[in-house]
Amino acid sequence: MTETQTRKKWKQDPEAVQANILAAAAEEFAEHGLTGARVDEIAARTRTSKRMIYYYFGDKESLYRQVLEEAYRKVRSEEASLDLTSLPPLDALRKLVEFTFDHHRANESFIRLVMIENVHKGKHLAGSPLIARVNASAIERIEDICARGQKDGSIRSDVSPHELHWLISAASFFNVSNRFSFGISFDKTLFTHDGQQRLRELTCKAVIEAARKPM
Amino acid sequence: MTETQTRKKWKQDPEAVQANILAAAAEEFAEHGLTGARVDEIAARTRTSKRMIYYYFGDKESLYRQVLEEAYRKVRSEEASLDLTSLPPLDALRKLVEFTFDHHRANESFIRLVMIENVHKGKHLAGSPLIARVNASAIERIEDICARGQKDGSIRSDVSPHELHWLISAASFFNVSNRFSFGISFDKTLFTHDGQQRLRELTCKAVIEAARKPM
DNA sequence: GACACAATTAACCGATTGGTTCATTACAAG
DNA sequence: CTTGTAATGAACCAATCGGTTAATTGTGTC
Repeated sequence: MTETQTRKKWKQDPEAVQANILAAAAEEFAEHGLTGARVDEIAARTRTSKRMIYYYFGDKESLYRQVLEEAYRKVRSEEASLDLTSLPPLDALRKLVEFTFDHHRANESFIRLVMIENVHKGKHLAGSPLIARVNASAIERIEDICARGQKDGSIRSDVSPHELHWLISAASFFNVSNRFSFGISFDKTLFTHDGQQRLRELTCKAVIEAARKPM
Repeated sequence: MTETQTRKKWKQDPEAVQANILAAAAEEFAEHGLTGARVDEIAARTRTSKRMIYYYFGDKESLYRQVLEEAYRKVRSEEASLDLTSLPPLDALRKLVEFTFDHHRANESFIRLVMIENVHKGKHLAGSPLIARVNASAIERIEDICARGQKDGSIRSDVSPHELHWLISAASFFNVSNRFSFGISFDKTLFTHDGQQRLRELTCKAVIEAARKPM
């Protein structure tokens, strides 16, 4: 009899309870921020009680920390499914930009958690050993593209993978994070389906042109 | 005797008190967000009392609204001092990008207020008639560059001023807003003096290449 | 100087909220 | 069946916090 099967027979299932709390907390924190989130509300979203939150997570801030880590872990592991090694460098780069742009749009609550954490100046991310590790793969992916492109002459030799990643992230992140203020202040049509297609294409071209070696 | 001189002699000076409250509130809201900000703390930063805050501004949320409006008003009016009309279109565009990049870096607390407002999904910006008006000049500036560039053939005819503005804003905003999480997750050196110079130049090139008409 | 009203102060309050106490139940081991 | 321990529920609490009450002072007007 496997561990899992054993667990299934238990009425008590601590791991499921913790996962349930984490999911409920992620929703509440993403929606209202660290200070705006209410522990009672998190408890209400849960199949268990407020007491259990403190039993397993200690206090609100520790819970928030774990929610953040879990969000990063989940998002980066989704990204890892993208395989670009078989494509020519510039095609791989385009595919990476398109993927990143779409992926950010599809994960608004992750974006919101990162926004919130930046309002807190990264205080809760700072001490986490998990974060650097989990983000490393994103850099490796673009480093690989750059290395291959510099080898075959399609990408400029002075381009930096970190800078390129910064540009891709900036466009993809801002597109989601600031769409409210930007839409209100300037142009709502940029956030319709058509507008988003155009911004996606604009981002692709801007990134590719920044990387491409002129002939 | 001028109005101002008259006021100087008064012991009571309602306008100064309101401005003082607004300034204190801006600091506190930018630092801690809408829910994180404490009215008592705003009062403490003030030369007056908590009662006065409610006397002049009604409640916390109305105060926040006015702080936001005031921040937009101030930042956009600073930007208005930039005159680009005498430069060739692509030179004007470069100068605009450089200015925007630097200006965002120099106004972190405005960036923070906008981040916070986006966490709140733009709810407090939405109803404000001032916002659209005050932001119009930013678009007009880049529309002028595009129009001139399309006329003299230096800028592509299918480029959209709104999209270009989006790209400039994305890079310049993200550079400040996400520097904590990005620095921790990826590369702190991008946020040193040298790193920022490189990102500024990268942004310039990316924007200009997106706009330039190929020869 | 009396009056009307705007500006200001100090003390207060009820609701919310993060966190706790304590008693009870579920479970594996001997 | 007993016993030690992990998991859980219900009620509770002290502190915080947005907002208020009520009484006081300053200022221009007649």
